[in-house]
Amino acid sequence: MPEGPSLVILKEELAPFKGRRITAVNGYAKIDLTRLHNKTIKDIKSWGKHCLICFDTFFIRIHLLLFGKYLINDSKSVNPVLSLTCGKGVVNFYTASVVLVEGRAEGAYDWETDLMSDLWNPKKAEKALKQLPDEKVCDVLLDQEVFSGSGNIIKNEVLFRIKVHPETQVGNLPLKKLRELIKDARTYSLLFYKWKKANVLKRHWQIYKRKTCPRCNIPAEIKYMGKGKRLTCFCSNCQVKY
DNA sequence: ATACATGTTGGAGC
DNA sequence: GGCTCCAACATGTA
Repeated sequence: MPEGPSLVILKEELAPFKGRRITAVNGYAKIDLTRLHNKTIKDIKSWGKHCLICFDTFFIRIHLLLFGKYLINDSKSVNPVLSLTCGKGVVNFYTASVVLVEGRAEGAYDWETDLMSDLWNPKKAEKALKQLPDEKVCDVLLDQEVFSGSGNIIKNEVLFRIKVHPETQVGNLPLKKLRELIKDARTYSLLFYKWKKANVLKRHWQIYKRKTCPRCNIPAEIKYMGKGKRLTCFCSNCQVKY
């Protein structure tokens, strides 16, 4: 569910709530729910993996974490962390992180680092990565300050697509390859969005959770790598360690 | 059916 | 202070 492209889809699905007044608020979120009552939703935004429900003087930041879910005009038996009703419409969030942030979302985020934003700035990513020569590529592809919205699927697929071993240090990548990494993080995020929307994302996974490398036909490697020891799927034959 | 998963945070311990 | 490790969050899936 929760990588950047999925958040853009969520934002689009919530667009009908823009301009509508909240008539009921529920949920176990540890925020002052009374702040939301009778307020008009001014905008729905996304940044990286954050969903932002914007009001005049504050916004609600929803992060779906590892297994967050949401239902629009539908519900299930477990308690929602946050439920917003606008007349006939309702959105229910389950097992998500919900934070109320004072101020406006525009000033709170840098959309140039958001892989899914029209403002995505690859030069900024290149500059940032040049400051991180000792980091592994499998870590920087999860760094939300560099590639906001990139997650474990995007990480694994991009490294496979550009044939780079996940434990390669950023500083060892030739400039051409570094730029290819940045370029493909964007390209694959847009493909992820398109495929997710068409419900065909999984069938396009080439290495993530695959048993064999589709290029070499040898068994794919599965290891827990990087700072967060996250699941890393790769081909030891065609992904080069620089 | 026990463990793991598209993720992040905060605290303990060193 | 900084780094690393770990638990917690709460649920669906294999």
